[in-house]
Amino acid sequence: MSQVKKKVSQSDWIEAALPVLQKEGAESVRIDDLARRLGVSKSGFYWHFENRRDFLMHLLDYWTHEYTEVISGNPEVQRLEPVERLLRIMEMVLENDLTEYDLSMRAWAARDPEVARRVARVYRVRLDFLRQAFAELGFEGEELEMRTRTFVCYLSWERTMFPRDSKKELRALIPARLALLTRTCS
Amino acid sequence: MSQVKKKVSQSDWIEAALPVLQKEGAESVRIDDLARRLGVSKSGFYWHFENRRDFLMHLLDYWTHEYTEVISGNPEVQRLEPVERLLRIMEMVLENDLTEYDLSMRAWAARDPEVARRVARVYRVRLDFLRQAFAELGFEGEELEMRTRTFVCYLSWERTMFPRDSKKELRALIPARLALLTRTCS
DNA sequence: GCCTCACTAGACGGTACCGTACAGAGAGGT
DNA sequence: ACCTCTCTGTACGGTACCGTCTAGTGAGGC
Repeated sequence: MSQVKKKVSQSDWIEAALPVLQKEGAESVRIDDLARRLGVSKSGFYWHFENRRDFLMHLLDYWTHEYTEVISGNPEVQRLEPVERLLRIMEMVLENDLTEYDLSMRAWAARDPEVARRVARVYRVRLDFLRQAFAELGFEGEELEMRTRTFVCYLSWERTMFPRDSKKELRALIPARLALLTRTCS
Repeated sequence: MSQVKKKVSQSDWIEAALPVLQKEGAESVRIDDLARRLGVSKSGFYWHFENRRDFLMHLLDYWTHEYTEVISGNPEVQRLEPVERLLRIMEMVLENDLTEYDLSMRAWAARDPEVARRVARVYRVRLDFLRQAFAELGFEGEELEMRTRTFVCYLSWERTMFPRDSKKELRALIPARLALLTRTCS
């Protein structure tokens, strides 16, 4: 019996909620349920968090930080030449499952205005970061916008749309995709 | 006072639920709530439908039929040359908001295996239909797969990812996108 | 040994929602 | 006039959750 410790910290609650958030979305996160999993009563929850909404906002903060700034705030990535940078981004997103919460976040945003604002901010950062690379390649106007958006749609949703594919299969499509989206031949 | 009629049909319940399903997802569809909107009690609901789940499956059927077969089962579209066909599809999806339920459906599928199976079937039909067009253009192997997937990701998610853009703005990007995805220049 | 700090168990009230029971009511056929 | 078929309101039981309250308890500082 390892019931020596029974203290459950703030981050324990958050870690317990993450898989639920990812698989079933924010409104499936139940306090009683988390308490059951952690093997404690839920009274401690309200010591760490004001209420359920406050807790969910912590989860949103966690996602914002861990799943976007990893790329957009990464100086090593920023230093690369644009084509190399886009390649590196595709690889990082795939290898680190950087889109695994995107569906839940989008769906959550659709029914909560505050979440919508914050999620929109995250995507704006991502989009600006990608647009910058395409701009450096010399694209502008509608061509720039079209390429950036096509890229971000693929990047955000391919893994969600083809969940049965292995990473290996998805990785195989990267070179051709990079070539298609970055080349100019009018 | 237009309380002459008070009979509420099966399709009345479904129509009342559609906007909720679209904006807030399947689990936000509440029977009591629909009854309030329709101005009746919920007892009639259980005359038309076995239970809530049965009702939601009817909504799923409705979506499957109205939002996919419109294109994939349309002989007029099938008859077009591949490039024209892809153009027509992009226009139809945009003009008729054919992706407005996609986010809710995907999110719903993520927490319900039966829904997942049925949604996957829908997307397989869509994907096969699009792959056919790219195959007719002469693409094959990974190039074929990459182009088809890039196209379907854009087609399914651009409207969701850029909800503030007008249709006019989105329409402006279509020609360049078609050119990029269909042209061969190695 | 005592105190505080960081939690914990357990019980409870309130609400939202699902689903059922039952007694109709009104329209259309006969 | 009567019957059936289709739908109605009202009432109620059950469950899942949220959030609150109260009385602790164990670890570490002093």
